[in-house]
Amino acid sequence: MKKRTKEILDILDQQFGTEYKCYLNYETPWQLLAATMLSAQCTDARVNIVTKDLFQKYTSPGDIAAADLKELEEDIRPTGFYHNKAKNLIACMKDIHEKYHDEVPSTLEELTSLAGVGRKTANVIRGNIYHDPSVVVDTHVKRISRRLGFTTNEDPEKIEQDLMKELPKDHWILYNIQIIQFGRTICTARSPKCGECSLQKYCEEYKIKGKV
DNA sequence: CTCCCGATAT
DNA sequence: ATATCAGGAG
Repeated sequence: MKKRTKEILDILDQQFGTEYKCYLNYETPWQLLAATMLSAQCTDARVNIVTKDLFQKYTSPGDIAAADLKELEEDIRPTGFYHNKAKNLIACMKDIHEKYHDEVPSTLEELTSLAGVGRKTANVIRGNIYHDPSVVVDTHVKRISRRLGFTTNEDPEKIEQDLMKELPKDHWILYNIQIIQFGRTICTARSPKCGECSLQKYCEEYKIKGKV
């Protein structure tokens, strides 16, 4: 690992801690899967509001699989993209229930074969549930990894590979968790708080623009 | 590349 | 008014 990279990771560890704390609320693996599916282009805070009621109403994958489409759409409407998300949730949970007997699969291939589950969601499950080292590239990781100069790519899969080369395996999951927190509070997309940023000297965008 | 889409911050 | 939010599929 480069010295510069270690310095950045040390600062992240110190500022955001080293606890594997997921910011989507869930009790069981299938609930994390559902919550992550709902989190596309939506704040995790809003997902948590929706899932609080959702997981009381539907208490198993089979419950979601058997749900009425229109009713489920209304249940998840505030998260946006609700037609697609409801349809995918039903199809996905039907597979979890019937094909996998209520167990969430653990391989990238099995996970991404589920409706509405792409690479990002699959890696969240692998990392948080099965503790398999995996790099999750979401909107925060993409933006901040580019600002930190860990990648110059736009494509999430290429960014994933760049990060796997850049970061030690035991920090892959932690990096994602820390960057989300960092991205929500300081290194935001629109008007980042560069004045309070502990990583300012490492920021490629700050170097160019003086302020992002 | 385009579409899906409500809620909030700027 | 518009950009953005733990993306994925056709």
